[in-house]
Amino acid sequence: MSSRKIANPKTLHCDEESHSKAPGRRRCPVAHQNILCAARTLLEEIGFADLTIEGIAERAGVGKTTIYRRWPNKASVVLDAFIEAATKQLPFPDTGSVQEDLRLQMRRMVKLMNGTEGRTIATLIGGAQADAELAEAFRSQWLTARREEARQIIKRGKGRGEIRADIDPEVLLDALYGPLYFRLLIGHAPLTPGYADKLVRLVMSGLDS
Amino acid sequence: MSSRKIANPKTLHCDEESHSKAPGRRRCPVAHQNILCAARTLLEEIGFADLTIEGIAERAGVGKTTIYRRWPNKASVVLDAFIEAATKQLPFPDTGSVQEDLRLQMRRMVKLMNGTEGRTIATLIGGAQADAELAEAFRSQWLTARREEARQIIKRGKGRGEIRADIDPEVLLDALYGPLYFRLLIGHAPLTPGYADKLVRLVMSGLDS
DNA sequence: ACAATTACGATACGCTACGTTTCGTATTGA
DNA sequence: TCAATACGAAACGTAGCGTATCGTAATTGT
Repeated sequence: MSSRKIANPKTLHCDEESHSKAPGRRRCPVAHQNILCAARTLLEEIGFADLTIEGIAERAGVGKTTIYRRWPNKASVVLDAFIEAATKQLPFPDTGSVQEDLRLQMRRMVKLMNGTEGRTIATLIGGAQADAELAEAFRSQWLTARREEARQIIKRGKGRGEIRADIDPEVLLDALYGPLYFRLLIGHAPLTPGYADKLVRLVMSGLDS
Repeated sequence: MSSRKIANPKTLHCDEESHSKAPGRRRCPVAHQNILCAARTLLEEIGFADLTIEGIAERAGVGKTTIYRRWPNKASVVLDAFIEAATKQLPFPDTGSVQEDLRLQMRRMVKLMNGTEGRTIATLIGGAQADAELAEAFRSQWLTARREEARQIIKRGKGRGEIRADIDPEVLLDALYGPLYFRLLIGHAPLTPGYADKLVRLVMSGLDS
């Protein structure tokens, strides 16, 4: 019975049950990487919708049983592949100005969203609308980490008096990043660096004093 | 050959090819309503993910061929059902204050999003990530109409000097409504009326003078 | 060395829903 | 009356899902 429990903080969705003391053949780490790599490649080539477990297995040169042994479904594989690739691309700056810190970080986010990762983010959020487990995994692995860093920026700004102390950081973060995800998901208008700039200026224009 | 052209402004996705001069049996309008009604009901009961065309057909008491004759896919049926049900629920107020107008309208949107329509909106946007045609239909039928009204509110506010003339209305609308969709789709925090209030206050606190 | 245990790839399986096609029947305009 | 069109019912081929089985390979403990 392969429990689908969410326990391991490293890869929440990948069943990682290799206790080193147990006998028997170990899971092949090369296969692991091949699967994630194949998932990333296929994601760029054909998109999430047309992506199949069987396709990933073929590209990775493994049996699809091997994939099902480790991940419960397609979305979890893709999420693992995405997290591994994208997490490092968003370092948080510390220029001494909240507005500048946020502006720079949002520009990086815009750039990420306009790349291949953008479509992946969008399809993951899309898939999460029909998969509560994926939604939770996306939040805990992608969103909250990012938000925690941004919260620090805001805290620094409050310490410097750049932001009034009574501003709710959660609402502020939503006002800043929500519109980015909004355009990414709806596509009613382009996601440009200038958009990020305007957004920061607009939202933060009345938060001091 | 049943063309999937998007032409009719009333129901973009429903093939409406009954020319009154043509001979032959006409499409049954009762079936049309039954299908949309069944889609709405099932959507509330089991959600978009588990919704099937066959299920809608059974509930509506029609053959599934009848549905395929009129709509190209599941998402289009659901979109039609949703638009018909939700459009009337969002009248725009005119209190004489931009901020108050927007606050009231956003509260209505929050209420809508917290109801069954909220899950429908979310799943439609989710489905749109894998279906460009649905995305375009959602934008043109749902979003742009709503935004056009909101644009009028902002325009009135500018005329009264409540909002600086150089504010980009598109960015402002994104900053206000983007966060609502953000929480709806990600679910990282609750969508409350108070959230709408805070959002309006935060975003609009520096837009006058 | 050897047994027990586990992962591997390959293959076959049952299942579900898709979207299409066919068919006999009902309705409509000319 | 006749041609054209929509109807519900049924059957179809396709695709991918997730599972199970099988013989083989790797690993640990004895």
